[in-house]
Amino acid sequence: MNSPVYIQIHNEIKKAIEAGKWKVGERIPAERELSTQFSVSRMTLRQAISTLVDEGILERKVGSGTYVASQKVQEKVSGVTSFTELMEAQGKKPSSRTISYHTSEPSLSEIEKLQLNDGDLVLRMERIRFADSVPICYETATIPEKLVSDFSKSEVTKSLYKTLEEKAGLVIGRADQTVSAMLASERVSEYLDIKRGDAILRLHQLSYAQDGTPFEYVRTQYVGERFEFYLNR
Amino acid sequence: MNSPVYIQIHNEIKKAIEAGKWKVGERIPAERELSTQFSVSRMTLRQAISTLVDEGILERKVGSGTYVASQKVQEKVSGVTSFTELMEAQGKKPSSRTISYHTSEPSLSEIEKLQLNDGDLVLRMERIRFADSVPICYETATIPEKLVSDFSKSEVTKSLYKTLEEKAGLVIGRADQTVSAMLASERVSEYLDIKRGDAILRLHQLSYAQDGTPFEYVRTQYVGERFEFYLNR
DNA sequence: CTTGTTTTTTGGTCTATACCGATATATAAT
DNA sequence: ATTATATATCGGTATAGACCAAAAAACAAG
Repeated sequence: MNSPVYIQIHNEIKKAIEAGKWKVGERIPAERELSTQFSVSRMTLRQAISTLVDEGILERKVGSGTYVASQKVQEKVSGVTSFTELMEAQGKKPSSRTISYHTSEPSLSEIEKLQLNDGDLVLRMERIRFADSVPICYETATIPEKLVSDFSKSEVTKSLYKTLEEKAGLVIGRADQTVSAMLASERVSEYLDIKRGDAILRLHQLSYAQDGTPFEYVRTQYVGERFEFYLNR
Repeated sequence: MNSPVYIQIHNEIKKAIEAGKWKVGERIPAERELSTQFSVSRMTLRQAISTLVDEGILERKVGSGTYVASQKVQEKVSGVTSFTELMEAQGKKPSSRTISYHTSEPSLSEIEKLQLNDGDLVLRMERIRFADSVPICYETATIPEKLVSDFSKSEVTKSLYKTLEEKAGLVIGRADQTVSAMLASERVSEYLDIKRGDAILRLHQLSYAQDGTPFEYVRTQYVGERFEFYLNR
């Protein structure tokens, strides 16, 4: 039960937000102020904030402050591996919670996979998908920013594929997928309500447009106990 | 080039790995050592390592060190490929060790999957498959006994598909596959030279003949660290 | 009031140090 | 030789300070 301090602070701040201490879009106290309130160093406080930012509960703005992120609910229908279809086939109600949604610089692997040029930015989204309110997977999706710069957030989170097709004329082609097994990390295990070291089924998916341009890179971690892939060939 | 230092170090380490400075599975120098080599604090060095871990290029093990993540053997599921062909395509030497091979009464799930009649017997085989002498998976295959009663043991174990096609005129049709993640049991972990509780990628495959008759039920447990599926859609 | 400049606040990065628990290795005991 | 124990190594967490650049706020000039 001896969670690290930054996890404890993470939980306290999260509860405070859920209790309405700060409303959506509102600024929370500065890191230096919170660190004295919680009697920890700023770096430790930052670690707590970072996890909340990763979860999409908070958003940072340099020089301005840290804000309570706007809430979101969406369902993505991926024509390639449709979580929704899989869940409905089993009589489950699919839902999801977006944890983070922000533009940032791509990592090297993202540059490589998405064939980005120097200076290109990406939109990175993290979310948790549920079946009947039970967490099934933790998913990180990366899209080149230039592709979605004209779209609203809900257009991206709720039906990216439809939006891309209708507004950008992008026709979805093939997808490369790799499936592997791993053990749950501390962070992901808390998202998915499992134990650290539990079995995780990992899916990496790189989707291409019909012209061969990669446009979406998704990394998903499924709870081994709660999910299986069904493949036909 | 005004990138933060930890990004620069990230790039240097990544290039060094790609250049072969450390091989796959090898331990890279400790954080404290690298931090002095790069003349930065350990925290900064940790930030660089963290990004590489996030990208799946490195793996951390507390008390042990940081390792170059193993590049995994990939299976292409786009066609019905045998393990042998698969390994050869990747320049690995495939081999296998049969653990058991005998006829017996089917289990309930085997009766169901293979649509067996009362009194039907099955041939059950257990084996370990290797790539370059490294154990990759533990596999249990079940085949209706009547299908293979005319074949020799080597005909079944070495190239079942080929034998079935040539000698029984059975044309292979589709296959249903279920992929999931689990943890290694004590018994399987010894076969595969891993630890109990390590990640296992489990594949259940039910193969059908072109006329729709199921003829093979295979349950495979792949070592998560050494194997991944590659799906092309 | 509007516009341009300076100051302050804020998150982002970085240092140097410290202690903990998990792991590996060397050592001692049997 | 085998087994138990101590020691060293390693990543994980935490502290207290520091400087930077972006943004906001305060201020000055028109």
